[in-house]
Amino acid sequence: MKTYREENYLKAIYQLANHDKSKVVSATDIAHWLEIKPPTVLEKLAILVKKDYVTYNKFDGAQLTTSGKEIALNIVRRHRIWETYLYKQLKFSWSEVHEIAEQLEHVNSDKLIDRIYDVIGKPDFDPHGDPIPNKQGKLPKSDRRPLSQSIKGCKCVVLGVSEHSEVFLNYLTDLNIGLNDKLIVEQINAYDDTLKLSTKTKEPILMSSKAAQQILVQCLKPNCGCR
Amino acid sequence: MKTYREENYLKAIYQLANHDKSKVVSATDIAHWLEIKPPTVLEKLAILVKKDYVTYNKFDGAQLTTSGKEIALNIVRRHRIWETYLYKQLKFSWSEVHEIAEQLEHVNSDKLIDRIYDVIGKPDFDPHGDPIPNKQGKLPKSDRRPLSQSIKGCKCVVLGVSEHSEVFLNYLTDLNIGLNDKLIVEQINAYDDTLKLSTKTKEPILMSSKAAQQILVQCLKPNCGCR
DNA sequence: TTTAATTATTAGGTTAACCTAATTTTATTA
DNA sequence: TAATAAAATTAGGTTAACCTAATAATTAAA
Repeated sequence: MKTYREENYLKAIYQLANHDKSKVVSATDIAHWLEIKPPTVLEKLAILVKKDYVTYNKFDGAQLTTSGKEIALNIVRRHRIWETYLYKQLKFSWSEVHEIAEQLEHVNSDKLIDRIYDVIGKPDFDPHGDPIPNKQGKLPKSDRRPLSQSIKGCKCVVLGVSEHSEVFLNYLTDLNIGLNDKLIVEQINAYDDTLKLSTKTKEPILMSSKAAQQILVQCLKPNCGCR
Repeated sequence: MKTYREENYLKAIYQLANHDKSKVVSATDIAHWLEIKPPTVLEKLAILVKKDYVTYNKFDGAQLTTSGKEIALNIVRRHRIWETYLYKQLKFSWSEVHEIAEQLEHVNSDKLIDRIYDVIGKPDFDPHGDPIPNKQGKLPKSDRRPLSQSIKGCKCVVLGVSEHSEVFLNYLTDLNIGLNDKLIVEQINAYDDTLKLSTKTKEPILMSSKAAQQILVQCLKPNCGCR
């Protein structure tokens, strides 16, 4: 029996672990993420450990087991399918879809998800470039990496973003950078890694390293030398 | 704050009250309906009374207040819109639709319901002939009434059913009676009210009064004399 | 390396939603 | 109408999910 609460814990652990792979996922991190207090999380973690969905100790933090990861990826799958559906079929704006998908992802009907997935054309990625896990929980392969890893001269295409905040997305809109746009890295400032990019706009644009870390791109030439 | 549990209580009271208008809705009736025990219902009714969604006493049972009815009708609206959507757009069979709609009806987004309602073409009735309340909770007008109220010679059209059980729907399928079919009441047995009906099939068919009570029809001639 | 600050954990409490068993009230029937 | 059956209610208990406050453990700083 997996309740929507358990689904949310497993999803949170998955997301936190993927957000920063070097950092352990502490009970406190989960508590912040879910906007509840650490003791509540500890209590629930004990249950999830007993159910063999996670392992936990204070040094390695919470880690998903195989079956825990399976559930988490299934929720991520549902979430991204619903987001895509809301955006593409029902014409919701990208900023509206997340909150509704948070609810829809817990509707328990595999057949419903299958039908919705059919309707949107069985894509491998959602409209923001995030991969949609398949039914077995496998993520589609892609060579997406942060724009910040580019070397000078790199030609690449924007496949997604790893930050979804309103302010960041508006910033990209202002710069006139969108999904599938091509970028050329003209220069990299040696002091602070600011990038000078040529894009479809006339003028080259300057972008901070901080922003470039959140933009996911793929090189247009194989073995182009980027990290 | 209305949780899905409160929504389900209010919907249950609405449905029980409408199922048999002469009968009061007792706490025990609600308990049966929701598959929980009477003391649990009593406890929750006290809360719903305090919130002014219901009135309750053992003689009149539970009755929805104006604001309680508003919530209940909104859930009924969502439920019927989702059922129609699943059936018409996503090609689910009628027997599959109910269970999924029970979950979807609690997704809290008016905009989502609006969009879905647009997609199905803003109908007044769902595919089984049940009326879809509007946003203000008003039910579309119709002259639907049980077939059992027909007088001899009545010509009418099938608009829906008030029982949705598998066995009853299969029975209708066997008789070859479907939505929008025309019926003529040829004879009414004076002893047990069995109906002899002519339909699109060659042979006239016999139908028990019990079954006729569950079929909703509308007379094809105004003031035809039926009750 | 001791102290101070931070972080993790335990202890103990609350509320909502459920339950069973006991009691009271109402309805039925002999 | 008194006895019995049925239904409604109350009493009291459990579990899950939350909390705050206290304590223990770890990390950082003096």
